[in-house]
Amino acid sequence: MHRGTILDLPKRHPGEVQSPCAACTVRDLSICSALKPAQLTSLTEIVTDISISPGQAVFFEGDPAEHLFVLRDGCARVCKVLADGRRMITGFFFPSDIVGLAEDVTYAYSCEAVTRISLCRFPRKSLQSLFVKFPALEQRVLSVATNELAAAQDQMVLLGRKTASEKLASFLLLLSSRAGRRNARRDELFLPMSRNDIGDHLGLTTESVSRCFTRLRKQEIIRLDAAHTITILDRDRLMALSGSGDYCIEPSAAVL
Amino acid sequence: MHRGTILDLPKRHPGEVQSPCAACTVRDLSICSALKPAQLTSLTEIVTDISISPGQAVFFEGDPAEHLFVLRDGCARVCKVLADGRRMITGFFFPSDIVGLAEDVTYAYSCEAVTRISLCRFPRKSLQSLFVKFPALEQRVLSVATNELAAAQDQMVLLGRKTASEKLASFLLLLSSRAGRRNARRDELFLPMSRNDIGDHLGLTTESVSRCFTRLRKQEIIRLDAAHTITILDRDRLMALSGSGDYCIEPSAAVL
DNA sequence: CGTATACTTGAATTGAGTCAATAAGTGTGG
DNA sequence: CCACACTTATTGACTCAATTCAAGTATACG
Repeated sequence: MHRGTILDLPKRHPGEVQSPCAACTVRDLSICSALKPAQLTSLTEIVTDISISPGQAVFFEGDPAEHLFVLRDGCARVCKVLADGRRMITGFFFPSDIVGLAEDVTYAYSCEAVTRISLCRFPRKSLQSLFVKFPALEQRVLSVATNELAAAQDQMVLLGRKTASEKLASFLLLLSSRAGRRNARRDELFLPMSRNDIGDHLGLTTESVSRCFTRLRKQEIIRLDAAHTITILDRDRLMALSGSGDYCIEPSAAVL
Repeated sequence: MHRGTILDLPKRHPGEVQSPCAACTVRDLSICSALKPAQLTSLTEIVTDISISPGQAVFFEGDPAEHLFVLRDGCARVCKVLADGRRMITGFFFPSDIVGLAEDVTYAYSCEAVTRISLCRFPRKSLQSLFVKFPALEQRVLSVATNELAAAQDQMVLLGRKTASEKLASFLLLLSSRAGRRNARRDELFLPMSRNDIGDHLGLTTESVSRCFTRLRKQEIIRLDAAHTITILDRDRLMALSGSGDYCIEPSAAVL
């Protein structure tokens, strides 16, 4: 696996008044939304455009954690690997997601492109300076971190307490909801990652993932249009299968 | 399970110049460390002392998320429960740890006392105001959130890719390191939580946890002094068993 | 000091993993 | 455009680690 190359893709025009961020497709969804249009130039000054092809790494576990990234296009995976090669994908990232949050001096995980991706790269030090100028920006980052934490806890429930079928059902529903939040098509899902990736994310083997897909297909809950495109035919039954109602009203809570 | 009662334990002396926080045992470890001694009164003004007895809840999943807590003494667990009762403990908390980070209007998990605990309760809104006055405080909270995120990712690796024995070994080592960071005794560990709690944290059953303890004991890697007190006899072998070296240097990374 | 709870241990079961073979894509170059 | 090689996905047969079920034992507590 090779490190991705840096391309200064959309050339900036020095005299330009409007920041290119103003036209960004994820402008309203990511941390950038914390800044007013007039303030965006502060971001433009410290950003570098990056483009990385499928399979290549944005950074490796152990690399100095010097940057924060905003994914603009494509899909990325974040992985941790044990000494003997067992791999865990702690999350998939889609446009507007932030990658690289770390308190340590090094990244505790690697980040790799699933599809071709383009990202905005911000030096952490420069961002830190902007936090002083624009407290709203830091608040936004804190909010993102907190949301990630909540998602991580859901994933722990999934990994520790759900069956293989429930895991896959939950995963599909999560992707569907995330797709809906971005743009469209909650029911026709594009799954850019391999079965192996899905397995490494759900704590399963490739074979188990495949078998669960087949089971869902035979139950006519989903349709496999292609290996990487599925249609959710019966969302209600998929939700019932997901073991969720993740948060449930505890009976004892109602008594009080 | 009942909600804990609020006790105004260590009575404040109104005329007192020094904040009681100055004498706090976790003063240097928690978010409070972001403030200078002279600034501590700002915290004192918004804090409430809480004490909760074993088994009682600090708050429930679904409760309005109005407070942030700093655990001063004892041990607490954070749980999520599925509709059919399956439970996952996403984390155990010890003195100086922060509980209640949430972006949502409600808590996404409940928090319960394992032992008798005492905590500082801060209204989130009031804290938010302090963030404006003391940016270092917000930075500290962001730093805590980021650390929690890293810990959550480690836990995902554990849940998704480690065997029962590796899970228990990792858990014991983590507790040991956390105990060391606080005060003392890295090798004589006090485990306040039940085997069932440990199981619900590691994605195992009570029986499996018990069997793994027995196995470690028979291998003379640990000694079971009492059900809740163990001694680590051979840290090296415990580490080898933990499957860790959690981050490993990827061979491919070295090539570059 | 007795009773409820928590912990340990053993035997039987099973859900997911492993191993192995086939099928379906994907891409490359002739 | 097709043939070949290669990767990825599916399916089946078998295995095994962890669960479930079932005692039994220790521990804590009123």
